[in-house]
Parts: sequence; structure tokens; C-alpha cells
Amino acid sequence: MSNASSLETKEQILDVAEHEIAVHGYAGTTLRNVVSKAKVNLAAVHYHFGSKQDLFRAVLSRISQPIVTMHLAELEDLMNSAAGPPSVESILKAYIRSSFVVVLKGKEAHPTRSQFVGRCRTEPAPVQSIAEEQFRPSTEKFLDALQRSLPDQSRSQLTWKLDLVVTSLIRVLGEAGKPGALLTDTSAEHIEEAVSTLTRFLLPGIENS
Amino acid sequence: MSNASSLETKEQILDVAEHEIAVHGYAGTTLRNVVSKAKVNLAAVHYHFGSKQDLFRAVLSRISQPIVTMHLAELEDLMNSAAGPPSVESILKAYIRSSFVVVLKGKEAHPTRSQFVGRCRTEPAPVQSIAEEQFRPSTEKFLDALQRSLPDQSRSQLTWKLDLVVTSLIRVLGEAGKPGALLTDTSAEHIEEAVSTLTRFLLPGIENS
DNA sequence: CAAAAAGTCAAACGTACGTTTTAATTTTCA
DNA sequence: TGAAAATTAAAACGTACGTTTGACTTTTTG
Repeated sequence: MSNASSLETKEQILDVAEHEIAVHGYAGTTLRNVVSKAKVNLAAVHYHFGSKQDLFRAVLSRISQPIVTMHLAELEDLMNSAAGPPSVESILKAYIRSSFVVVLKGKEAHPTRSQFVGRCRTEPAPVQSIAEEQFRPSTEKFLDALQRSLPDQSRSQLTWKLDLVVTSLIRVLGEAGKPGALLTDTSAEHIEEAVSTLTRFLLPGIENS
Repeated sequence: MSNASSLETKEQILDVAEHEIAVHGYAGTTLRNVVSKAKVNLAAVHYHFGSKQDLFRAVLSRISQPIVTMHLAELEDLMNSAAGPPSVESILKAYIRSSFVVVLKGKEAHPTRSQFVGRCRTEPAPVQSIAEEQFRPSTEKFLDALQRSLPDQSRSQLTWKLDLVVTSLIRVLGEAGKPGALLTDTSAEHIEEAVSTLTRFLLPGIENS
């Protein structure tokens, strides 16, 4: 069975790999660099994960699962809270807020996590499709919700609009802390303010035409 | 001196390198793969460009220089065409249109070029800053223009807003042709329509608050 | 408390990388 | 045309990669 020290090893590898892939990309990340910073043996990666690609999947799952779970729960709440379709603003805000909250939740990892997700969307074919797959359930549900509240807009119209919403929020999260960024601080008040600001920035474009 | 065949060699290397870096990223691109597809000798890369990083700079310059030149010219036109500051819509539309036109101009290369630029913005430190540097003159000028037309908004506000504009237009260009994308066709009419649509999507968020 | 299972470790596997070297070939131009 | 410059070519340089192996150590458990 597994013991505490093996769990520590696995988590240290995951932590360092997440950071390294976020900073250097998948191809730019070497296992030797990962195990060096994680202070574990090189063979531990293959013992615990099997291969570099499987390690990537494990890192991605650890990030995406809480996000998707949070998204679906928030959407469920929204659907049950009122009769009739919720407003576009409430859908958009729920999507943005839950993304921000779950990504920024961890004390330390936030720039790493959002850069990791952002990087996945521009990585070469195998990596990018693995990521898209993992997030698809939540984007599909939100697309459905938007479609119900905006029946006059075509599906493909809402598709590229939601895609730009995701693109924008990932950018904001990834740029957090840099000069001129929308998100300068990760305190609860600043997060909520950034959520409102980004919602206000994107909402009219989604509702119009 | 240089002759026709050496120019061909250089351009073939640039063409293939642009494509390979766009698809596989800088770290994921190998010179052996580049010279193989370009049908030139491995040593030709170092003879003509010096190193892998210098090759990257050359590829980036070939892409960024026409874009920046076009941007500055369009902005110049805009400033001279009317008395008083131009409308935010005209500034935004000029920026988006000129980006679309110059990137989509070449018959073949458009998915490659926009993916290349998009990738540069999320690449690790040396690569990303080289790209930011190359595009800074045009973004600075557009930021100044927006500031003049929106004096009530702070500089940092306009900074993240323009950053999201750039982020969005790169995403639209990079996703061109995929199902559900905003840009499905690269005919002149579709380009102009996409420019208008994206402008309409982003304009209210930039003007408000 | 041993036997078995789980985990760690150092070393080596073959492969591929960016770069350099040296020589052969082609192009330029007095 | 023939020496000089520019370009191409093949081979090797040292390094680093992902992965595998086999022995060693720790933990689990009947």
C-alpha cells in the first residue's frame, strides 16, 4: 500500500512539475529539472506516474477537476435559485467568479496554476486536446445556459464569445500581479472587484447582436 | 556577396521555422526538424543566423515589422483625418482591422503567423520579452491614442483593456477556420465582417467605466 | 518477527539535441 | 579565366534527454 512518504514524493513531483510546465512549457520541462527541484530520485517519476506525458495528465487533472466541479456546482445553484432562465450577467459572473476563486484559493500556487492552464490552450496537439477534453463538461454546460438566456444568438456565435471569455479570464489570471494588470492583489475584496470589472467589460459584448 | 540560392535557403529556413515554432513552440522545435523540412543542411542555420535563438529573432522580426509598421501608419492616418481626438471605435477598429489584414494577407501562412504570435505571448522569459519588445512601439502609441479619447480612465485601466483586446484578436486569428470560430473564411468580406463583429464585442467594455 | 510488498537509489541505456569543424562546392568579379 | 569569397555538405563534438534496470532500503502485514 501507499505510505505517507510516497504520497509526499508524488505531491512534490506534482507541485514542481506544475510550476515547471507553467513556466517552461511541456517540451521545455525536463524530468531531471523536476526531480532536482523536488529533491526526489529520477526514477520516482516513472515509478509513480509511468511517463512524462502521464505526469502531465496527472498535473492537469489535479488542476482541472476542482475547477470543473466548482463550475458545475455554481451553475446548478444558478439554475435552482430562480424560476426562468438566469440573467446573462449572473451566468457570466458565476463563471468568472468561480474560476477566480478556485484558481486563487491555494496560498502559493496561483500564478503557476493559471499560467499552466493558459499554456495548455496553446500547446501542441496531444497536450492541448487533453486539456480541452478535461474542461469540456463545464464549457458545454455554460454554453447551454447562455443559449437558454440568449435564444436569438446562434450557437457558433455563443461559442466564440464564450471562448473569448475563457481566453480573457485566463489572461487576467496569468497576468495577475504584473504592472498594469487587472488583478493586482489576491485578497478577497480585490478578487471580487476584479470579477465585477471583468464581467462588466465582457457582458455587453456577449448580450449585444 | 549574397546570391539567389542563399536567399532561397534563408527564406526556406525562416518559413519552416515559423511554422514549426508556431506548432511546437520554441523549446519543442528542433533545428534538425527544421532543416529536414526545409531541405537544407543543418549547418546552414548557424551559417545564416548564428544560433537557434537568433533564428527565432529573425522569424519574429519578419512577422512583427509589417504589423508594427501597418499599425503606426493606420494610427497616423487616424490622427490626421479629423480635428480633435478620433473616436474610440475608430481607434479600436483601425487596430483590429490592420492586424487582421496584415496577418491574413499572405496566401498560405495565416494560421501559422497568428499562432506564432499567440505562442510568443506565453513562452518562457527570453522569448516572451523579445516579442513584447518588438510590438511595444505600436501598443504604446495605441495606448496613447486611447488615453486621449478616454481621459477619464486611468492608464492601468486602459493597459489591461488593450491587453485583452490584443489577447482576443490573437485568439480569433489563431482559431480561424476551426468550427465555432469567429473567422471562418479569409475572403475580404468575411474579414471585414469579423473586424466589425470583434469591434462591436469589445468596444462597450472599453468605453464604459 | 520475518516474508512480502512498496518505495528509493545510482548507474547506465540509446537517442537526439545545438553547435563546431573541416573540407568540398558554387558563385562572384577583377 | 582564375583567385577569392560565399555557400553547402558531412561528420563529429560534448551534453542532455526520457526511460530502464537491478540492487538496496523502508514499510506493511500475516
